[in-house]
Amino acid sequence: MALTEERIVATAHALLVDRGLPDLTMRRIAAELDVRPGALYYHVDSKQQLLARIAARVLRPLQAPAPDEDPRELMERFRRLVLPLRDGGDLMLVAFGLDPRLPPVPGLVGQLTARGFDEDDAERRAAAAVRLSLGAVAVEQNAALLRAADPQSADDAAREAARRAAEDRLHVRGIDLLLG
Amino acid sequence: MALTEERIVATAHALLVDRGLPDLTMRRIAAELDVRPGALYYHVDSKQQLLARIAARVLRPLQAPAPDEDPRELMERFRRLVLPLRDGGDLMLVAFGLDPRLPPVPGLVGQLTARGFDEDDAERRAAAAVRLSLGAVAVEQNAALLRAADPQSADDAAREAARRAAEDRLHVRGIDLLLG
DNA sequence: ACCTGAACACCGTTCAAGT
DNA sequence: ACCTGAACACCGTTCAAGT
Repeated sequence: MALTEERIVATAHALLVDRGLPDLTMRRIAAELDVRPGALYYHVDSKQQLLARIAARVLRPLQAPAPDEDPRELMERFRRLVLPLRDGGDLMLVAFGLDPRLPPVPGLVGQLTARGFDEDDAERRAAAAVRLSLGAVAVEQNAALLRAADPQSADDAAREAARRAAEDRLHVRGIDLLLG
Repeated sequence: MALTEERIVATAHALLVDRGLPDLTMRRIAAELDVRPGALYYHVDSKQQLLARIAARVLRPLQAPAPDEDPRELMERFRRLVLPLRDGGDLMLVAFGLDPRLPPVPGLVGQLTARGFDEDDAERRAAAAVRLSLGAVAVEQNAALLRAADPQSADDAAREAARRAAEDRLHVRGIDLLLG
């Protein structure tokens, strides 16, 4: 099968989902596609650009939000989309650095102005909400990765569940204050 | 001079300040200290651990906040401490993953309970505020790095200043909603 | 105790040469 | 036009051997 940018992005996305960002190397992606590493550079400019493409792919489900969806639920969906990607937070930080108006930002601003916030404040609140979610996800994922690397953290399921629940409440509360 | 952990951390910190995180390699740190790379591992366990030590060092000025300082000003100081370190946001995300009660969190919770928030809410607001600042700084820094790498971004100082000002307002507004 | 020398198992990226 | 082969200039980490 011919190599295309679409195939490269799809393969990289799959690799991210089940191996994580540290294992997402150009060489590994090439191996998965049965080509030599150099071949990738005929279709993508750089690894950075490839990461941005993957991020956009991850956020595709948020591109057309239900027009009457509560903004707070939209942010929760955003968080739940990124959280399972072991290092999705870091990936999204790169992506939002490249393009600050990725989903769910435009939809969010629309919802907030519809709810009576003036344009400037709606944009600031939306941007702050996305940054809170990104920060929260990145902290949570980094903590999880470090615990996974550390042997003495016995897989204490109860402690783990409590931590996750605390992180949930913190996010809900923060989003509530920003968008409520 | 004998190699010590303190000397390694100080040298790495200086290197971070004027070369940035991508250039902060164990080999470069070793070269700066005139030793072979392997020597570092006699004093530090891993690069991860070294990064955490540097983060703690960066946040030292926030360890004992003025007891009557406005929490919003404390967060602004936090942001201004991390922002000039080209990739300080990424570094802090790692550090807070390791230890969620790094400064300014404990001071912040104290200020908020003193202002009448109940303990649980104060903790959630403080954690959310730190995550917002971390997310905001990381997005801003990633954007700056990508513009620096990209040639066609002429050094348009006016545009740059406007972006920075917008990022400032967004942060102030978000922190105000979370801690106000 | 502290460090060197040297290796192991990797990276992203480039580019002449092949088809 | 598209890909290979091979290199360039790097990484973090380990560990026997030296002092």
